[in-house]
Amino acid sequence: MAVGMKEVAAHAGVSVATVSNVLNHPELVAAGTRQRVQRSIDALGYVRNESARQLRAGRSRFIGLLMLDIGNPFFTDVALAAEAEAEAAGYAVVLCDSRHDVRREHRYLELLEEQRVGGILVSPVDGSGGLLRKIRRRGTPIVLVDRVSRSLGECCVAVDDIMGGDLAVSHLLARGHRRLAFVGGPFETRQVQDRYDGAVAALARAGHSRDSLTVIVTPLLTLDAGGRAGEQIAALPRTKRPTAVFCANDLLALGLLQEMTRRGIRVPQDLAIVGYDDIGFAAAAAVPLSSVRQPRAELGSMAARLVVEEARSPSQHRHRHVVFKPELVVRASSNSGVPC
Amino acid sequence: MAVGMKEVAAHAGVSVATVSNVLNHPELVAAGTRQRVQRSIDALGYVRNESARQLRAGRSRFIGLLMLDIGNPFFTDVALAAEAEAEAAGYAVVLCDSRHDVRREHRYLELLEEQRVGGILVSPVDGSGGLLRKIRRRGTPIVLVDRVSRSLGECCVAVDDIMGGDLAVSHLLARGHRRLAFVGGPFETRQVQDRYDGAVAALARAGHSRDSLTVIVTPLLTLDAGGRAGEQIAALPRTKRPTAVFCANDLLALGLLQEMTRRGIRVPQDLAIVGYDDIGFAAAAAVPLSSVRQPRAELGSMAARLVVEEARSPSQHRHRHVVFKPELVVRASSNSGVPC
DNA sequence: GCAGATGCCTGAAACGTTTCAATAGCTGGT
DNA sequence: ACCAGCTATTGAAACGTTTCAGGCATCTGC
Repeated sequence: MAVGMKEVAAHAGVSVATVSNVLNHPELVAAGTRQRVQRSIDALGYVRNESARQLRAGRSRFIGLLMLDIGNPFFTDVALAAEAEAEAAGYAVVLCDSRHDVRREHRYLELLEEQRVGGILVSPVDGSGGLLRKIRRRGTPIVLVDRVSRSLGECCVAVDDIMGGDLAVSHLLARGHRRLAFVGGPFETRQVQDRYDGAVAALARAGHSRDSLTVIVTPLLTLDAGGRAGEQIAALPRTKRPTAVFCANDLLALGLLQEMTRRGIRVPQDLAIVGYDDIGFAAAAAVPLSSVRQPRAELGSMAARLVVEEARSPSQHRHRHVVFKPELVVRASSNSGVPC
Repeated sequence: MAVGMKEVAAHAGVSVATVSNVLNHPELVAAGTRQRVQRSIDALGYVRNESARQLRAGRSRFIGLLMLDIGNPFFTDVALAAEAEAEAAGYAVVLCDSRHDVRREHRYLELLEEQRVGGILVSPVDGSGGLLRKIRRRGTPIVLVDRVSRSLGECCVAVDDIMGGDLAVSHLLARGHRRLAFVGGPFETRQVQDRYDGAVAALARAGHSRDSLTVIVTPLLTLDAGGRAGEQIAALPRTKRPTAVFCANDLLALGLLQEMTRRGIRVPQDLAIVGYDDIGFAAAAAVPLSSVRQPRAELGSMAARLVVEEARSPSQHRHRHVVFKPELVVRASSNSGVPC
């Protein structure tokens, strides 16, 4: 049933070494022999056994890509860009979804290490440093995605989320808003905390007290959670209600936007909204959503480039910390002044 | 550097066979020995080499999942459900994106076969039957996703898209609409063609001529393409303009919805819209989108279940064709009668 | 005291490659 | 004749597991 090089070699009347050479170093084989072997390969339907190659080589031609939530278009886009970059370098990508769960993350990390992948790109769940360090030390290159590492023990690729939060809130303040809200959570997630910190920094710099920022904590960064946050905001008495909301990501913002529309609260006239990530759906919303754009594609491809570089020449590789700057994209959802 | 079983065995003073048994059949090893070996494993930081295991076993513990477009939430959801199901069966998933490109699809199929994956779940690009059949015959189980196979040579899991198209248009007709449009493309994509056929069938059954359906062909099934289709519709003279549109998927519908909103054409009063897939963003749109729901999660998990079943016992496996029924979800975007 | 059973452990083969040193057959220069 | 330097090919070892047929003690029942 299973045809291996042995069968091909017998069929073509050569040794297995020659078959191997035809596949990997054709220039070493005489043209006639090469053709004969090739014909045997086709005739028998021979397919390489990559497990055996990997065993010999010591490493697989896979890159592990372990993301927090592939359902979120932000991560999907990062993954697609990383995949394109890795493919160009001859690597395939194993895509894993930790779903913000440390246990799932650990299982996948073990799986990837056992597979002897060439490297791992990971947007880590908080507090999973230990295992990552171990894997690193045992020789598998690791690049942190969307998270800066304290030490210089590994590469990381991230976006300055503090700056992003600052941009969003500065914009709202400039538009004259004084009663603001921050919607996001859980705060254990580093991205959420940073975006909040940036918001507070902007407030402080403009000389406003922290009281002017209502914080609405969500359990997740999803459409649903955004809708529920909307209910809370709508429930506030008119005079207490914020005139502008900064959401920790676009899913929240879109959920919030819908809830407001449903209740007849006009965006941006009654409530301005700024999201984060600038996913494709943000621009395509009925009221196009202002958002802090992260360079998703650059994030993914840079991460892949770094891990491939380290996988190829571990010795001469210097770790790098790449931090991209976010960029505010103003659209209709925040493009108005304060309601009278 | 690399610690294998040999090193562990030496360190613990046992044979490699015993180390292997500790890992795979601990009940065969005396408690004392077991602990000693375990300690050596921890001390040396031994990590299994899955390539070697696979070589021995002949198959990997991976399932290949090759989708048309992971950027589309429909496929993301299918993939996530498949992954959950596969994981429960002890398989990990390699996620690949063919991007509707036959060449990419072929490269990935070869890659997966060379890896000796346990099975492949594929939503095929049209006209790629040959390679799939070859792979099947060489012994890798294949399940077609979102596509029915003519023969009974393999399992497939799909949704009745003709019925889906029928549901959508019947609903619009029942609401009194007489000038309809179908937005979608390319028609080479089987899903698009089927949904269109369903639409036409509904029209015919209700005794309306095919002329009452304007067809707007899009190059892709994306948000952008939906927006451009919207421009075309808006450009039609009022008396020719359809009062209701059925889009071949939700991305088109959402793009269209935005373009209409931007132009002040009210949905559903001036134009009713029905999408297809019922992705999460459909319900969360500013005007919640009516849509034909496909059981995405069931699709994914059923596909995974079938492939795992065949991988586990190829001999006693009977191929199955599972076709789910779609379901119309009526929301605000089509919940009104004809404009006067 | 002995046959058989039981429990624990091991040596060696096998999985399908790649690679390296070795070989064999040339050509052409001396 | 012989050597040097090619080109084309090959045998065998190695990669790290799993598995299977024993082997050697120690026990059980007689």
